[in-house]
Amino acid sequence: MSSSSSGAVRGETTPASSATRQAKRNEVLTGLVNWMKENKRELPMRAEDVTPWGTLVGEVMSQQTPMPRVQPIWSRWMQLWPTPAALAVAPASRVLVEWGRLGYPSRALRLRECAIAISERPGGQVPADFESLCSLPGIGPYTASALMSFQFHERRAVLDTNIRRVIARIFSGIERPASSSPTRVERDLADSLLPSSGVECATWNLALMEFGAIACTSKNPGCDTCPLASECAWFVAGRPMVEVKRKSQAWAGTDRQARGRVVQLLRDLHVSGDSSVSSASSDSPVASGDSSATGNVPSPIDEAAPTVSYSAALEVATLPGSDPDQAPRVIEGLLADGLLVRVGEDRLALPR
DNA sequence: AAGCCGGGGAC
DNA sequence: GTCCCAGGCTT
Repeated sequence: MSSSSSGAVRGETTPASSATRQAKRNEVLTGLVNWMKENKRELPMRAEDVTPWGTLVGEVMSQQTPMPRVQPIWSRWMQLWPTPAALAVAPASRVLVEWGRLGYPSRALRLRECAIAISERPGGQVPADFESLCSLPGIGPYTASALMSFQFHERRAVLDTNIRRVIARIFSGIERPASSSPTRVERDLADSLLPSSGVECATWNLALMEFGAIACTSKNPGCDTCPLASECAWFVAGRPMVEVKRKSQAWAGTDRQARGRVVQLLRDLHVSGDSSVSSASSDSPVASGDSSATGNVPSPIDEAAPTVSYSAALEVATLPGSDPDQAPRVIEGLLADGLLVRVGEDRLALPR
């Protein structure tokens, strides 16, 4: 029943309009594929031989993070932890260090939990069904659908921020979706636009996503040179803009910034104790790494994991002009989230 | 449904 | 300065 037939039952989707929409879809798909030949980015993440695990890691890293920043970190991770089993036995501290400055470090911990969960499955492979994927830590509807389409070639719509915007413009005639998460109406429309085969759907999804990321961008879409302008309902309608009351997402002085500073401090301590640097003594008076002698130890994360005093963490978490409660609140939040652990009486470290 | 969670680059 | 980004989790 999934294949094109019905839909006439529900008033709006008559066979005629459905056929018209499919025809337009075909025009758009042709245009996008043509556009891709010239404009598609060559990303290691998209290579033919990338495993489901590699795609999973890349998609999680890409959540709220531009691809150019993801690529080098992803490549490094694939060298270090090419399988779920490899990541599953890695120390959380090491995972956080290798996450670097990608942002939202909780994603790194969830990815590790995800690797553990996959390793505990029979066979230890990345599950190839949508529901099982959604049950994994850090894997939501978007990431699960991306895996099902790009890796397993299931006939499934992928609704990320780029695809939602491109569909909204071309097929709905609006500048951008109104809601922050996909609505039922959006999913139904996206489903109705899917090509007939799973492989074609993967091409369709990737083309929409890439087009939205490069050409049909949120702020300055290149309508002047857009090969789909004549097909775009939004362009034809004169590009009506929607009023979006954006909640100012301030950065300076926020808990986020304070959290980031604390985690960065711990990351830096791990890195400086990594190999050559030994970090003398002058630059970080708060460190008590106890890196002993062991000059060339290849595994810096042993019993001597770097720690900081609670007061030093408080100091780093104290931002100019912030209220006095912020720093302790931030530290407690990091502990609650598992990004920090208590060590001994009055010291903090990255989780083991 | 709304709030929270990093960080950097484009503008 | 603001806005954006291959979202997900918690309440």
